[in-house]
Amino acid sequence: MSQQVVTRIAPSPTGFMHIGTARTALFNWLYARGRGGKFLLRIEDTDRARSTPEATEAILRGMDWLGLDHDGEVVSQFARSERHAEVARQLLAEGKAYKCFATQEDIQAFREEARAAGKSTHYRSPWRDADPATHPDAPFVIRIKAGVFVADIFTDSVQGDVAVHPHLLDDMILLRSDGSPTYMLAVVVDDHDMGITHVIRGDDHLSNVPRQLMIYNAMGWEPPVYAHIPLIYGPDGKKLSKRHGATGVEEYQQMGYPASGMRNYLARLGWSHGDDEFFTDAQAKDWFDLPAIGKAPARFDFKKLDNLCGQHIAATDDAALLHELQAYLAATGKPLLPDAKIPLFQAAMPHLKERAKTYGELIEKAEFIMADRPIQPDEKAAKSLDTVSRGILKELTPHLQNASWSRPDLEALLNGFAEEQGTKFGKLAAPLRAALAGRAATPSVFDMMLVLGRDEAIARIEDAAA
RNA sequence: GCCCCGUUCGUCUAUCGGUUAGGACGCCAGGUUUUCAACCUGGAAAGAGGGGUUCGAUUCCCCUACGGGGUACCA
Repeated sequence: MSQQVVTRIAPSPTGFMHIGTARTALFNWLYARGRGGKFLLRIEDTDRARSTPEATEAILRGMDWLGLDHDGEVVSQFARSERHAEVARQLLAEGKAYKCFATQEDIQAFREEARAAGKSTHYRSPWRDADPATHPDAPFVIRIKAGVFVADIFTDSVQGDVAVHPHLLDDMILLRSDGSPTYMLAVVVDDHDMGITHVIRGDDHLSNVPRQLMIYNAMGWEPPVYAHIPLIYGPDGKKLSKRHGATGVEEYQQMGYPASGMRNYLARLGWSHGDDEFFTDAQAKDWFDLPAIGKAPARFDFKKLDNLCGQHIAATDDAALLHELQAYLAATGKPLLPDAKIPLFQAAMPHLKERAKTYGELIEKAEFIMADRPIQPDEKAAKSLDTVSRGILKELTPHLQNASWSRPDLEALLNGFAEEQGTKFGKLAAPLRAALAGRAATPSVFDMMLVLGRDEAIARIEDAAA
């Protein structure tokens, strides 16, 4: 019998939402959504010192932007600490765990001695088999009795069979002396209670599996299917960090990447489906599977992200794209497109979207639409032009000052000068652009004509030239 | 130190013992071009190193190197 798939993403709310977290969330989302399963969200906020509500908000915003919708309420791990303690007490009552009164100093001393003797530094508590009658009235932690987990191997859907050395498993702490649960206990109890069937997470957790299986076994619970995915690295092969550029999901949103392109790129990073590079969400959900995830860490490549995002923008329906663009402007606090400019934008959209990789580029490419008339030539840029170009610019300037200057007029002028100078129209466009722009964006002469419609404009140019 | 995991073009990857080792991004060259871009054609570019197993290894096994993770009253 096959039960319904239930996956989850369980981020710690410390700081921003990391792009790696986003990818892990995406994998879990794809797996569940492609199988009619559920995708849950749990905030691992047990570290009270580092957890902040702002960070939780950032995670929620990130998930929302990426379009990764989760089922049910957001679960707070901290809020469930009483349940975690309950499990620890149950294990204690069943003799599968015990109270340990060793102090930090005792443990420290034990470790140093063991290290000096070249033996395992895993603490072996003298309280494991102590008679409860000898228990002092002092703070204690609850440790699990290792040895419950005896298999020497476990299977991971990505990593394959992973070897385990049972003798390495120590009597790890379940409940701290202040009564709070440790991470190991909390994840297992939460995943079990939430009905998680597949744990897809970063491979930094791979060696935690045997420890967690100890708890599953001790409780007699069915463990989930594990899938440990390799982390994302920076271009230099080191763990992705600030110096590589953007590591936060919101930074990508700010940069204007479309969520669809991000999903495509992130999914393709470390996972493959034959030679398919560009795909839709529907295809990804349909194709995604655990065994097709690579075992080696993948490096983040902005060039490929750009390319994929460009393809997604080009493939987006005009009206939808305009909507996405406005949403981007709103989300990033930039001014929305004025109503008066929208018809122009719509007219130019089919051409604009063919070459923009981000929403920002969409705006840049449409500088001609956004610019208020009259357009002022850029003095500084003009100075760098050659004599011929400067002459052309001088002649053109009066026309540019005219708020009603038209594309055909400009074309006619350019063509005229081109003939006089014995050069080509194309050669004139570049200096003109430089002079007019003087900014990062390079308004295109052709883009200008897009407002009129390409055919219409060309027809007029031909008329003017004749 | 001990344990676990990983290693195909610069990058993401395909290959599931026999291929001219394929694709994509990027790069280079050429073409087209009434700007930039886009587009078209072509090109350079890979199995970490060493041992085995096998008629035959990128593929299976071992060792080394390199990278990552774990070894907490962090998550």
